Parts: sequence; structure tokens; C-alpha cells
Amino acid sequence: MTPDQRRDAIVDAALSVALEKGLAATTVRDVAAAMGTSSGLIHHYFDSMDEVLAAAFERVASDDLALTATAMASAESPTAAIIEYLRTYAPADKDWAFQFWLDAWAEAGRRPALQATSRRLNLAWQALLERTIVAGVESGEFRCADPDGAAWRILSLLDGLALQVVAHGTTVRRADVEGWTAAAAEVELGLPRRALAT
Amino acid sequence: MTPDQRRDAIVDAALSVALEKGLAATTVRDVAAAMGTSSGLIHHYFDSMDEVLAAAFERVASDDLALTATAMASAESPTAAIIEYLRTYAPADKDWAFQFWLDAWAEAGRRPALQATSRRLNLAWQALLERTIVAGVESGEFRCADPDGAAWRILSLLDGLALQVVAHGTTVRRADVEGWTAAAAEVELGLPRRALAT
DNA sequence: GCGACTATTGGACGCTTGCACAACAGCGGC
DNA sequence: GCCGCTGTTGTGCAAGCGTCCAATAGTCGC
Repeated sequence: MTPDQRRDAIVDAALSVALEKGLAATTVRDVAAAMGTSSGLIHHYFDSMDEVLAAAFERVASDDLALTATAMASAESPTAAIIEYLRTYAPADKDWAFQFWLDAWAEAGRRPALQATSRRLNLAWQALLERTIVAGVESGEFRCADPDGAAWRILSLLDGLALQVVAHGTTVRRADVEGWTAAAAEVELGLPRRALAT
Repeated sequence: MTPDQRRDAIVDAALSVALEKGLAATTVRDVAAAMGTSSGLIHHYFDSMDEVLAAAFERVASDDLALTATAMASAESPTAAIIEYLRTYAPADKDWAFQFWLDAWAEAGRRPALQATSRRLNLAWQALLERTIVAGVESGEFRCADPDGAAWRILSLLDGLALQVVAHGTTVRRADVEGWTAAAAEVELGLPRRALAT
């Protein structure tokens, strides 16, 4: 295994552990066990456990972003792209991924490096949405005077609702996250009712 | 010290520790040291550390809720009450209070008592908003077919935007949190534009 | 003043954590 | 064929955690 492959393997293993125990509860020993190697090896590639977790978070969030961006790129219209965005963002089988975000947001105030990563990725998710909105406006599909603000509002509503599902379980129903956000997006983008319904 | 005073003192101490280290990183020993007493004392009043943290969070969040509810009760109309809600919710000098929410949401998955408290208080904030919406509909000020859902959407937008300010600093401007939420609420409640602007 | 009870102490227990370190293995360059 | 380097191992250490518990201090009713 080359050093790069090994680093990736460590991040992969950290991810699979974090998937069931949570980011905060992921330990060097667990990761080593998941890889089938020794714990010392991890410290040979990463200076501290913090860095492993940061790399894991970055991997999840940016992989997810790339996946969504690809799916949106092959959508046939800005409208279809927005539908795709809402569909892949809402947590279905991936509560664990959103839990990463909750952990990151909470710790951002105390850990500068994590804040920088979380901030950068959050901005990227907003920018992806904004670009699609601008494209829709240019194609005449959407009417929206403030794509930047609209993107923040749609994303924040999505975050706020998803947060309830992941943190509290059943305060908000899962189906409502997608449905309510779609309805809000229709208003933001000047679309007819149910234009974004699936 | 009476038992009640002692319990309060423990919660106070836990709060002051959590304020700078975060809810998740607050330990029995830290709390005891902050009080200048022994760690065993804490378990004489609380069954587990989880419950201490839940009590500490409850103190912050329910005090805030009571304050907002009082201010809204003396508002002269449902519209004025909504304005008050948005004004006191948006974090101005109280980022630290919202940081407790971020901590609670992140830790909810790992600490049952904290989850129960966070959930209960979140529902209470939503219920406060919903009650006001219903009152406004009855008085003819608002038009809203789904007060329950509208309350969740307004609250979640508020949460999602405030989260950006507190966690990331300047991804979203402070003034936008209030302005954007007010605009969204106007749509939800069938109010004319800028009816909730301050 | 005494007995009962509660608040409070301080330390022990068992467990887990991140990290350091000495030793070993394998392999490419000379 | 040996040297040296790097990947890798396994263990050991010190520190941290929540929880528990036996012992002490203090106080109130009688």
C-alpha cells in the first residue's frame, strides 16, 4: 500500500466506525480494529486523532457534495436539478452523515480548523444551490430577484428541519422535511405550486 | 445550603463550565472544582452526569423561553407578538445561548436525558409560535391553513440561519437572519410585505 | 446532650482514551 | 549481500472519565 492509499484506508475505516458510533466516539483503537492493523500505524500517518476525524468529516461532506453536484449536472433542467438537490439532501438512510454536521457546527466555535472546514463546505453547498437558481433564472424557468439569499434560505430551512429529525427523532416527520422545503423553494423561485413535488 | 439551593448551585457551576468548554466536554470534576466542592456531592443530587447537563441546558433554554413568552403576552396583537418572537430569538448579544442549542442537538443522540430535554424545549418554542399564529388567524389578522407546519417552518428557518451566524461567523449576515425570517413569516401568515419588518 | 439523619468528603474502582516508543519486517539502492 | 529506510507492530504509560462507597461533619428534633 502506498502512503496515499494507506491514508485513504485510515479515513475509510474511521468513517465506517463513525457511521455507527458517531464522530465524537470514534477512537484510535476502533479505527485500527476496523482496518485490521495496529493503532500505532494511525499515528504514523496522522499527528493526532483530531486530524483523522477532521479528514473523515471532510471526506463525507465533500463526497456527498460531489455526488449531489454530479446528479444535478445530468438533470435535464434547473427545475429537475433543484428536485435532485432536495431529494439527496434530506436525510433518509443517512442520518449519520447529518450527525457529522451537527457535531461540526457545535464544535466550530471551539476548534478553528474544524470551523474552517465546516464553513467552506457549507458555503459550497450554498453556492451549488445558488448557481442552479441563477441558471434557472437565465433560462426563464425561475423568477428570483435574490439568488444568493434564496439559496441561503432554502438551505437553512433544510438544515433546520433535518436537524429536528436527526436530533429529536419525531418532532418533525421525515416526509415533511422534503415536502415543506420543496414548497418554500417554489415560492422563492416563482414556480407554480407542486412544481417541485416528487 | 438547602437541597434546592445546592441543586441550583450545581446547575450554575455546570453552566459556567459548559459556557467555555461546551456541554459535551463538561465533566463531573470540572463542575465540582467550579463549585469548590467534591465530585461525589454531585452524584448525591443527580443520578448521572447526563441529568446534570440536561438540567443545565434546561435552565438556559427555559429561562429564555419564559422571557420571550412574557414579552409576547404583553404585545398588543398577534402581529406584534410575532415581531417580538423574531426579535428575541435572533442572536444578538446572546450567541452563547444559541451555542447551547448547537451543543444539545449534537449531543442528543448520545445522551438520553439531554435529548428528552432538548426535544421538549424545542417543541415548546414551536408551540409558542403556533399558539400565536392560531390567535392571529382567529382574530382575522393572519391567513394560515396549517399553523402547526407554519410554526415549524418559521422556527426551522430561524434555527438554520442562526446556526450559520453562531457556528461560522459571517457566512450569513446577522441582519439577514431577522429580515429573511420576517419575510418568510409574512408569506406563511398571509401578511402584506414588510408587515413584520422592524 | 443525645440520637438520627442528611450533607459532604475524598478516594478507590474499572474502564477508556490518545500517544510514545522500542522492536521487527520487508524492500530498494549500492 | 549488506545497509538503511520506512511501514508496521504491540505494548506500556499517564491521564481522564463516570460512578460508587465508606467515613466524617454538621444539624435538627427531642
